[in-house]
Amino acid sequence: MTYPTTKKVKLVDVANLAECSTATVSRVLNDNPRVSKKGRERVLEAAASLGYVPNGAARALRSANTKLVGVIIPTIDHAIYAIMVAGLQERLAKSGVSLIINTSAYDCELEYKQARILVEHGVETIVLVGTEHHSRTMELLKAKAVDYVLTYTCSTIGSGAAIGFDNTKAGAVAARYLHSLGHKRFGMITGITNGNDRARERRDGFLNKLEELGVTTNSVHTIESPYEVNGAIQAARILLNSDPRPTAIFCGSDIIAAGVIKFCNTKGIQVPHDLSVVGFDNLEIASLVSPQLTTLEVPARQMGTLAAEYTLSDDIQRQFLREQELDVKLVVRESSSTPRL
Amino acid sequence: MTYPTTKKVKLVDVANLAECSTATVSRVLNDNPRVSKKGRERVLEAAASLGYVPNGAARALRSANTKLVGVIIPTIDHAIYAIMVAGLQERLAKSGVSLIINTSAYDCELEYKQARILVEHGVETIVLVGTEHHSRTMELLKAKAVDYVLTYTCSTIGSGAAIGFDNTKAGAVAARYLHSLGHKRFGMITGITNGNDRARERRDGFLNKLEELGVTTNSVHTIESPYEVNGAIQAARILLNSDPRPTAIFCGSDIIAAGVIKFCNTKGIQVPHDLSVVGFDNLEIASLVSPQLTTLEVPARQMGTLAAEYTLSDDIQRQFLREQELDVKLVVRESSSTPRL
DNA sequence: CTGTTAGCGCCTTCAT
DNA sequence: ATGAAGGCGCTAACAG
Repeated sequence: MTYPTTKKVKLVDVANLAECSTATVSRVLNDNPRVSKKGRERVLEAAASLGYVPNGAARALRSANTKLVGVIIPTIDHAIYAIMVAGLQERLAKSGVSLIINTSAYDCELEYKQARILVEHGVETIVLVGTEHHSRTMELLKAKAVDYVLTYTCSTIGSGAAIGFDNTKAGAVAARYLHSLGHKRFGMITGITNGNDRARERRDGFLNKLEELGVTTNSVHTIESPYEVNGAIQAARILLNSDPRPTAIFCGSDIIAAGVIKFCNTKGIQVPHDLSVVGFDNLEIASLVSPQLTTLEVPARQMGTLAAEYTLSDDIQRQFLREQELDVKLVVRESSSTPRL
Repeated sequence: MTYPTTKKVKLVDVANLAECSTATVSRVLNDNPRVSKKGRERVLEAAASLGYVPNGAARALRSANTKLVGVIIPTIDHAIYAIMVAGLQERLAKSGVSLIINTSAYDCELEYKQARILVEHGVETIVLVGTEHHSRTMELLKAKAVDYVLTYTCSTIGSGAAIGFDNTKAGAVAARYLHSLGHKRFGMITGITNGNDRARERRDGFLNKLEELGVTTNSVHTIESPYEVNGAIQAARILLNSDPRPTAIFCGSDIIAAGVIKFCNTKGIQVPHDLSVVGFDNLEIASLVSPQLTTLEVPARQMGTLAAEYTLSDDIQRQFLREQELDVKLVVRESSSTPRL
């Protein structure tokens, strides 16, 4: 196969070379079975010899089959989202569907703009993170009849799909675990909860479960920090200088937990002897820091894969894939233990 | 602004409501200045009240202005690529351009297929990683007149742009540094070099510089490992069981270096006292592991941003942006020192 | 400054 | 199993 220097090769050129109509070429290229074997071969050969590449815009304009899916995540920089996108992209690519990726920086307003752009490009489905979105975003998707999938959450909002896990339950798991270890004084460093339903739910799940277990939660020092190490270190400093000092800290992300560990290491605070630390996500760093992090494993890649499968399926199948609650597993490593007496 | 339940709003609907022609609407929406202020306002108002969203496919078909850029990276899972993509995407989004992301899994054949798909979607430019690509990929881009940018490298191949750094030089920097510390016995764990020119150049730059400094490089034990912790741990085991054992190891990535550190920590090998370790990339983990990693900082985000600016610029500007060699900086932390006597 | 009009390349009925 | 032909929604000449 060689590419001719002639500027543009189009369907009709292939048809001419294969001595058939454009309709036949189109059928062959779209795997329509109503074409004779010989015709099919001639078309394929002609297309290859001309180096024909279909024009996606023309197809999209004509048939609403854009082979395009969109995703909007808060940021690509955070591995937890990158991994989901990786799962999504890989599964989609296997079926010849491409992924347009946009970021919202945790800003609902910006998310709306990105959603609009995705709609402009004619994406067939949009993958979103979390349950909370601008009402305009939802109205837009409804008006333009673009289906969507919510990830990292399992609560749907009427239409659309939700493929993820229960953040509230996950927070409760952390609470139950640390309480069962015998801790009495707890602290928590959440992500920024403004506009982030997942962070809020993790916190509330943690606090409510503690309450249920008999802990007075207004004594539980809770601090917000962006998902980055330096912020976490500052939060750790505040938390560990408070009196009485907590013996266990639950972090809304492994990044934050890694920051806490780093702070403790520099200050000579022994983890887990002096302080138990539980993270969230089970990122690669969880087993790279010392001591290794006890954390809650989020099925990030799986959410991406399943979201892809949802977008790939037809309307009937979608009914059965609309709500999928995945497990969040507690992974116990070295950063947690019974409290020092 | 409310979205009507009527199925599809198009340009002509906006024109009707604004009582003008479709041409005027098109001009307003494309910021063509040859429209009266009053007309512009009426159009904008009409568009908003109808909840009009342009059809990208139609525009693309008609004008070759697709507002789409494509990127093909080996994998999204590796932070070094995720960060570049983040820089690329963020800069592009500011100019209303969307990004289609595809992965090649370090496979040139797959990369070609992904490139074809990007061309189908009508991307204006393609961002690639490294210098080495399948000849078919390059022919395709040439035949379809799609410009491209090579990243993580600064050697162009005739046409296209190259925005990155010199991997050979970077390898040499590591060699010079470790040699200057007084090390005599070196080891290296590279990434998989097959189909990865960057990994190869780093290795060759390291070895050649050592040779230049008087080290017999066939005594330098070199092992390949995928960019993941477990592979690195195995490689570390082999390297550190060899006799004579190296006193310094240069790793092709921080992920690998982190694996080496982890192995040493479990085996009681003191870093840097017993072994100096130098990484590559300066990822977040570099300062999270203990001891913190000495490493070479790769300008990943900057490459993304600059690649975006290249794709955003016109043909004339592009001439000046075609070749940009960025600096790779040695970041000395705790994992390297003079060898034990 | 504004309107009219001719396609962009393809898919998809509708015939045959 | 195949062909003919209309038109998807928009933009860029061109004309006024």
